[in-house]
Amino acid sequence: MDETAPQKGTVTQRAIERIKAMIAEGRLEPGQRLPTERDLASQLGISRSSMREAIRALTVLGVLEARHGSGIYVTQLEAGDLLETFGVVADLSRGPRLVELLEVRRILESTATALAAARITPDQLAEVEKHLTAMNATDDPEEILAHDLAFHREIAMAACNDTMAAILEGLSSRTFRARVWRGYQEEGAFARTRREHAAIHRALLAHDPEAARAAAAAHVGEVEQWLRTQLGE
Amino acid sequence: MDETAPQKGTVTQRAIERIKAMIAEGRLEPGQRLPTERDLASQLGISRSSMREAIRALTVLGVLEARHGSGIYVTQLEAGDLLETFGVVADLSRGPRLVELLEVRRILESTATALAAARITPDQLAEVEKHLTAMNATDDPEEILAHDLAFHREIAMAACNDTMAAILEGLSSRTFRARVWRGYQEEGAFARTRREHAAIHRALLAHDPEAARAAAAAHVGEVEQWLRTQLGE
DNA sequence: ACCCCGGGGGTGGTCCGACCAATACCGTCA
DNA sequence: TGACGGTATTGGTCGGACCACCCCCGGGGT
Repeated sequence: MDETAPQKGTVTQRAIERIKAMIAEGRLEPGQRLPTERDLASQLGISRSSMREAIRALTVLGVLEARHGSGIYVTQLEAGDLLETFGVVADLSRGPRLVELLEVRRILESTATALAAARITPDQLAEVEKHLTAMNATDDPEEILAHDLAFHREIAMAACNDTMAAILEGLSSRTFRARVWRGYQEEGAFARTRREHAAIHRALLAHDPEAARAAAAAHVGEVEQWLRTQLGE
Repeated sequence: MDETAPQKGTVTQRAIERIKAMIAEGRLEPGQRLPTERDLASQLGISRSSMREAIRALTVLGVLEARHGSGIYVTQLEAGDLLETFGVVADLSRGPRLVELLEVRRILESTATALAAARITPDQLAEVEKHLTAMNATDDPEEILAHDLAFHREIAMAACNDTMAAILEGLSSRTFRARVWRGYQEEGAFARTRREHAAIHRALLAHDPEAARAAAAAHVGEVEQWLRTQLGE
């Protein structure tokens, strides 16, 4: 018979691959609107239900975006869109994997901070300082955490590598930090954290990449070591 | 009325969050079987169609695994499962983002190779050598690529950080390497690649982390620089 | 007593058709 | 000309039906 249907895996899986291929080949550009669910389904010869599952899958991956009443669009395919799912890893990891994640973060964060020291602009530096002072001016753990996240986010952005910044964002996802930070800060690590943040800021101000790298690595490494001992018990 | 339904976003999105939360809270363990689609749907008060979309989404994220005729199971939630989607980023990226990805890979790969130099066992070293010699013994680009991937994969595994290895795996996804490598190797870079691989191997053999770091960074950096100039034109 | 195998119930995979809700478009009217 | 409103379009949800596949259990043979 005709061999038009390779029949590998589920029809939904095939639809996902087809759409992904269309984007990879450039037949679908970022921001472009796709045909309607009904049209897409008939084009690929599958039911609307299966097509919807494929679209939903690509939506959670940050590849597509569905607007109710309007249509389905390809996202801008920027690092932030595609790496949003990275946070899921951090949220669902526990035990030894948390240490591994912190190890990855230490490696990337230290390099990003070093790059930032060389590249950061006065405006960006001012933004970093804003969060630094705000972080030291309050006792509310929630607020401290928020400014802590923003502090590192600004630095990552100053490194001029959106992909790295997006990965670091995922590695610092709110639930992840909240889970690890809670225990860490309960042991009176506030003072140490402030000192480490000050060291990072000093290195940025001096545009000293090596000092920045060391300060950032030590900062993340402290948490990493604390977590290691926690898991050892 | 009763406020049991926050009504934020689509019902499918809510179902995804519910299941994710169940896993994060430990109410669902890795490997455990979930209720049937029909039961889950009725438990959350939604239709089976919507529940299926939620399950499909979590399946592509590597969180759940559906076995036809058997049931739905939580994966082992290992780094490899959850970071499989990382390959999508590499597959759909182009232009400047490819350089960013290579930059991230250079940072992680150099550190992983350094760690491997300190930790690699004789057995693992033998495996690395196997792919090194196989890579130099053939002229088939496909085979070279396969052994090249395996060469770096073995090294990443020797670094004893599954998370880092999984990320590097995604950054070296077959389609990504095929796209970049093709042009790179067409310019007669085989000899240079062989020399660089030999340098990495020497450093591993000598258990010299700093030499390994430098060799790996240079290896990836070469491709990175080549790609930079390509994009500059 | 043990093994093989065949059938039936349960489960995911696919499809269909209907209706709801948000949006976009366009013609009408002031 | 511009604001308004209605209508067609489109994604979101639902319910049911049927198929394909897997697992388990029980019967029959050795």
